[in-house]
Amino acid sequence: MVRPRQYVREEVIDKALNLFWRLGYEGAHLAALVEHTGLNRFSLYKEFGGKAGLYEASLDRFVGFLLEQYRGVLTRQPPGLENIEAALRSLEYGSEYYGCFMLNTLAQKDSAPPAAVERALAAAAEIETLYRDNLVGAVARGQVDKTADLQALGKLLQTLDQGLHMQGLAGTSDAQKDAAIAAAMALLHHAAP
Amino acid sequence: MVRPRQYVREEVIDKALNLFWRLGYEGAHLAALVEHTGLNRFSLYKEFGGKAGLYEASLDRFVGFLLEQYRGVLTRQPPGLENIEAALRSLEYGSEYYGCFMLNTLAQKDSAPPAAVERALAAAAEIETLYRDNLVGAVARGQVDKTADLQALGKLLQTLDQGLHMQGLAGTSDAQKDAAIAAAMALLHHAAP
DNA sequence: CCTGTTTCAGAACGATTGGTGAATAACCCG
DNA sequence: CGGGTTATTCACCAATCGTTCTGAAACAGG
Repeated sequence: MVRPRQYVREEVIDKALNLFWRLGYEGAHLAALVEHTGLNRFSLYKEFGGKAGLYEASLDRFVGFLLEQYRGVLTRQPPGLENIEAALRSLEYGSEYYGCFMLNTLAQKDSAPPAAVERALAAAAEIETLYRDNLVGAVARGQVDKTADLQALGKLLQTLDQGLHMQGLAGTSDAQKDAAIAAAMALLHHAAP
Repeated sequence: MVRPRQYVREEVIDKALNLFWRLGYEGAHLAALVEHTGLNRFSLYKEFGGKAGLYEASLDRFVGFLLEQYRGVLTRQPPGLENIEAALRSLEYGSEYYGCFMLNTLAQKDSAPPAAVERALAAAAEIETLYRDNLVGAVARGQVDKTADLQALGKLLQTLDQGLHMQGLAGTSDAQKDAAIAAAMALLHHAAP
């Protein structure tokens, strides 16, 4: 009884995400979004409410994948340094890298939709928790000294994590990032009791 | 014999830098730049050639201060871990923080002026070198093991450095960053031979 | 084959963008 | 106290922004 839509919501979000990722919120003009997603302007507004809504949907999708990936690695049993190292290594992508979309959103916190910024912050907080959980496990298994400040070490790991994303933006090769991660893990192992 | 200009070039750049810093390249509209700097549109074009030129001048000014600060800390004699820790701690700013303007530029590499992006990359490379020089000194003084991969450790320090800037964007308090830095330095000291 | 409902394609909207010109005002030197 | 030069003011430009509207197209049920 009605004309069927010619688009799949998730596919549209994927393509929009790709454009927002590369160009940022303001850089991704509506005309480019329309062309790149294949979705016409009218349907875009009906489906997402506007540019900001489409950005939020894109971030949600990215954050969903991101947290899924982090959880997949950082909830392996038993928790410990192995998981942490695996998580840091999983951050590496190809040569064409536009940074972590979540962090990019934070870097544009004055132009990106406020709702998106909030969700990015929430995701960052969860990732930090995941890292710390594995530190707790590392202590339990004797991989890290009992007297260590896990709050501080967790922040350190997240800082390293986020720094690796920036390294990607700066064009650092995966091999160099690998070496930096290896150095960090070596230090952590040396700190064992 | 001529009408004297009513503005001071450096002051204008400072104010433009402040706006670009908060709003990004595209977010800082020309009207806002004109209002915030006090410089009229026409003179802005005559002096800087346009919005892109003003952005490059802003970045140059920022990078100048930034490198001056890094050099000031990281070229103290003797080179070693003390300088490195001091440099990491010097990254902290107040609560209202918009990230490192150099890194923000990299995060907008597809919308910011290409010349600015290049200069940001060059500055990042120099900072990494400064860190590594102190690692060399640390090895010479026996603070770090001779067999350590200084290339990798240097990358690690820069990664930490850049991650701290992102932590600032994410609203992490100075105290938490302090703790993370302390944890990192403790690890480095434990790695001593 | 209509009819009702929804999507689609594209034009058009007012507002705002970065950039420019033409006229006015300010100054120093002679 | 003008004259010549430069900065400033202010209006304007074409282009583009995000958003909205209009009319045609595509289906399912009667």
